[in-house]
Amino acid sequence: MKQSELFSKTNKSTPKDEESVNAQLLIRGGYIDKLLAGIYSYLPLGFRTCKKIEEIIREEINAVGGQEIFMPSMHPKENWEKTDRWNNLDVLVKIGLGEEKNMALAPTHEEVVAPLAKKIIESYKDLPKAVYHFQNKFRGEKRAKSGILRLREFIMKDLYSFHSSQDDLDKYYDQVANAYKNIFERVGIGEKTYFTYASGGTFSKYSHEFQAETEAGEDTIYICEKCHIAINKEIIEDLKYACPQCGNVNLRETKAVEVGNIFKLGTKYSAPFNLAYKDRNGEDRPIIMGCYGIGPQRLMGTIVEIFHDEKGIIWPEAVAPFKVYLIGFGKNAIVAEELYQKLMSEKIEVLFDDREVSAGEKFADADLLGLPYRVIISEKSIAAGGLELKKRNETESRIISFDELLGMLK
RNA sequence: CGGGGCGUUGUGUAAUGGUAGCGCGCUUGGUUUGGGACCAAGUAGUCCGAGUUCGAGUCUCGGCGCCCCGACCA
Repeated sequence: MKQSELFSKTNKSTPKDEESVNAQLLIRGGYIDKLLAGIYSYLPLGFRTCKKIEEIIREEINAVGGQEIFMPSMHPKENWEKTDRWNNLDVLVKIGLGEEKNMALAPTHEEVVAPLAKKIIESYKDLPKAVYHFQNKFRGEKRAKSGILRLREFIMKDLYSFHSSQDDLDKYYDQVANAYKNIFERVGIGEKTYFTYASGGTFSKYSHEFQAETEAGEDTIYICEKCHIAINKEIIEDLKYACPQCGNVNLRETKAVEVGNIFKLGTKYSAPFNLAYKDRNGEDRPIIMGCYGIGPQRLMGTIVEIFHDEKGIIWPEAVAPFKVYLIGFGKNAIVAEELYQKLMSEKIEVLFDDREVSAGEKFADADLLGLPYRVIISEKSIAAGGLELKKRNETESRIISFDELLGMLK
């Protein structure tokens, strides 16, 4: 992609109506654009990063047997009345085709997936099953905040699993927890992300969430460094002040963002929809459910919060919108163009800064956008025998050949 | 939903109640090209609606929107 053709522009000044680092850098870099509080457009750079994150999630969920589907965002009122959430979920956004508000914009999808499963799952032979989708979720948050960390409209990957027994759910739950660990590892925040004990279990005592440590987080957690797990402050009274796994009382308090949650729903949503299966004796038994969510956009914002410096974003390679930021200096416009074409033909994701702007501006934007590899071709680099390479997370540059570069990127 | 701050070209800002100005961006021409370079000429704005006033960006009332703190957060 050529910078001059990108559907976005960088901005030198910080937007006055954003205080959070993720929003400031993502907006300045042209990754996102704010429409309303908590509602953003994703421009090519931001969209590509989201897609990278989604693909990693997709691979890991597929690996634990999740089947991808797609469910609607406009839901009938009746379904939400059945679960008693039409009047009790204050973030529910109600709409209607006419005067009457007889539909909901989905904040989550239990009310659709449960009746859907009822049409498909009839026998113990049909179990277990797990389906997931990526879909826009709408929540009328009273206070959207922290850039893209707390949104009103956002994409969520929601996985729903269906089981014949609590034991089967427990096993699958652990598998998904492991898949989540892989996901956070792969997007680059594994070290900073803690499996966390939290409140809200309807079937079990606790639910679990994955919390990524950053000052920008709105949750307070207590970390056990030995076990690399944490306890959410909200349940510290129940668990006392100790690691539930090793009993360690030497915990570290910190701020964190909830980047994922896994939840044993039990029969909370199968019951209102009479979601049941026939066991071997032909008797009806309730289906046991689990649900598991990750918001790719919140994850993207969290990554920016964790990986940035005063000049801009520092993307982990796996989620960067492009791998290489290519700059040509001096009278090397044609040579740079050739290099760009060569990299493209090698299927390297490269953003070529072909704009007729000063060197300083190109450097500043390279730092702001935060692509992992900055490659410069210039008289200086050619005289030194090749290309100048600087990684975004390093301070020193070095001269390498085209083949060496290719070796690093492939 | 309570409290606080705020709303001026695309963006960042300035303007005792008295001609809305500046930087960046953008357009045109020219000079430049290793850390946001320079010259010249252009471009575009007071959130919406009432009111006070000879006169409102500025004062009053109402609405809408944004940020922050708190409450809330399946």
